[in-house]
Amino acid sequence: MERKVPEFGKFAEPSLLILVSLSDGPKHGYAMMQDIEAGTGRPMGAGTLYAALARLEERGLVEPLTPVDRRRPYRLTAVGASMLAEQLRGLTAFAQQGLRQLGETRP
Amino acid sequence: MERKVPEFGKFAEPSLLILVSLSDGPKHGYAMMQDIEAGTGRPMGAGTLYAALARLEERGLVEPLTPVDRRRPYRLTAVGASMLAEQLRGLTAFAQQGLRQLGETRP
DNA sequence: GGCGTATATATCGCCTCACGATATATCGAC
DNA sequence: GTCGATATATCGTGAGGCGATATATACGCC
Repeated sequence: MERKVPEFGKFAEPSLLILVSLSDGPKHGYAMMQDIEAGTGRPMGAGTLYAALARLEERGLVEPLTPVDRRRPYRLTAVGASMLAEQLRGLTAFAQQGLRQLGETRP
Repeated sequence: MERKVPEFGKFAEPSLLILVSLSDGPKHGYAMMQDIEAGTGRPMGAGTLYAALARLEERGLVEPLTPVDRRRPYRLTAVGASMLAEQLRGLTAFAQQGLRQLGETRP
């Protein structure tokens, strides 16, 4: 049995995972799930994904393309892409600062 | 009144911000608040901080030191430090991947 | 001496959102 | 025909983010 304790084991929020998955090119929901699970080792539940996707669309960071068969693909908007880039740059700087500080206090 | 849309404008969760703040050396709550606000430009409310701090202590990632005056300082545990390092490495790789993919699709 | 501000911790309540579970439908393979 | 993979949608529970508020002390500074 897996632990039910909300573990401190995820480095990013669902929305960010989705946006990065889409930075690869347009994808539909199921493909994002596979992509994210492959990238992080942790599966993202359908509920989490579609809810987050709806919020991102509502906020204008992603937009739907015309459905093909049952697939409903999404892509980043220009706003979403620049927002994402900004976040990722901030995130990188933040992580580097943390690693540097850890290294200094634990040589 | 501003519409209070929970904006997509934070790159990291409170727990991670706290741990990175502590990677600098031991601090008490109020100092972390200042540190985090200085580092991210966004203030972290007292409620957010002390609740997250309690959770981190409960999970053995931080531990309290002996209080001086009214100050209740905390420091990273060994577990917390290695956990943090791992998270930050994953985070960096993740962010780099995102930025690379963004660059490829938008040359 | 009194007043305002900074320091410092604690707690409450609302509401967003993470997440597993569940439902439904289609398609290909066997 | 049925089994597993594909694909989307929704619900319920509960964690936790966050602002607001309370309390207390210390420090200017007029």
